[in-house]
Amino acid sequence: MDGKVINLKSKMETYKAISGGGNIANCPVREVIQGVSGKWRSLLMMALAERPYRFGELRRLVPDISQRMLTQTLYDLQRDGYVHREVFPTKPPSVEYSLTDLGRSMFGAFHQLILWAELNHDAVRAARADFDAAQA
Amino acid sequence: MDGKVINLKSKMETYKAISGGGNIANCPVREVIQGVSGKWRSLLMMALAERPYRFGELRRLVPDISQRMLTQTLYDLQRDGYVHREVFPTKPPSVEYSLTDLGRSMFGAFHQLILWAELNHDAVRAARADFDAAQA
DNA sequence: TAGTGCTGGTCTCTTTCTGAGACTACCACT
DNA sequence: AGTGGTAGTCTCAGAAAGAGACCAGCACTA
Repeated sequence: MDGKVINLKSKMETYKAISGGGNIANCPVREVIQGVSGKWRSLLMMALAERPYRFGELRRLVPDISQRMLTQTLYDLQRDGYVHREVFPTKPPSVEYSLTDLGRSMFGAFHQLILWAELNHDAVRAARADFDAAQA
Repeated sequence: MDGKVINLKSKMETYKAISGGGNIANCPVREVIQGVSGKWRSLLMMALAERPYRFGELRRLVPDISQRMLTQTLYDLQRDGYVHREVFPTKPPSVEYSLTDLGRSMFGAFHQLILWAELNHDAVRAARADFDAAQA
């Protein structure tokens, strides 16, 4: 067999396979997944899943986020309906961010990934170390 | 009560709460999550979960990825141990990418999020539309 | 009464990352 | 001899992210 060369014919087949199973290039799923995929979005979701936080609290909690990114990421999360923003007219007006029902729902699914990461992060690190060693 | 002002004292408390429940600023979990979080990484994982693919197939399957990003993302996934790269010494050497056991394991957890996205993408889109309308 | 610090931001500048497209080198088929 | 398919690499422009200054208002303190 030199049947290793699978050209042309498989184009539509593979596309269909993906479309049926996981939805790839066109689809809303991709949009949602990428909406969760930001560097800070998952982190803030994790924080807010714990309890509501105020802006400054979040800034201290995630020390290496810039104010600019915190503002923007919270705005994006709010826009996507994951986070609720409430302004309290206290002396210096304070702003509290909390998860919406949609946010909690999404976090439920996301949580699986967090659990996996907790169990397997050393495997990933090991793989990375091996790979880097092999390259050197 | 003007007990809305929670300063200083709560710093360590919040940090501990997060550390216990979800691990935030320091931790390996964050590293792993962000490793999955790239724009293309999840997409390629979805593709490869279906079956192994060759470079050109992936390029056609995900039409809006550039070759540069495809090369690099596959390299990163390989480095993290999610993807196996095998070169076949055919006439023009072809390269096949497939999920490793670690990759399949991770994808199992990630799949939850995909399912959620399939069910709820319209809710997200609705939230976004509402929000944009309210801003205007 | 002026100084300091807290509130939640915005604005600008720099660096880093991403994306598009040209280019390589080899081989098969026409 | 030319065309197209293999898997990439290289370069350059544009977009995104990060660092840090700045703002306005109020409370507490010296």
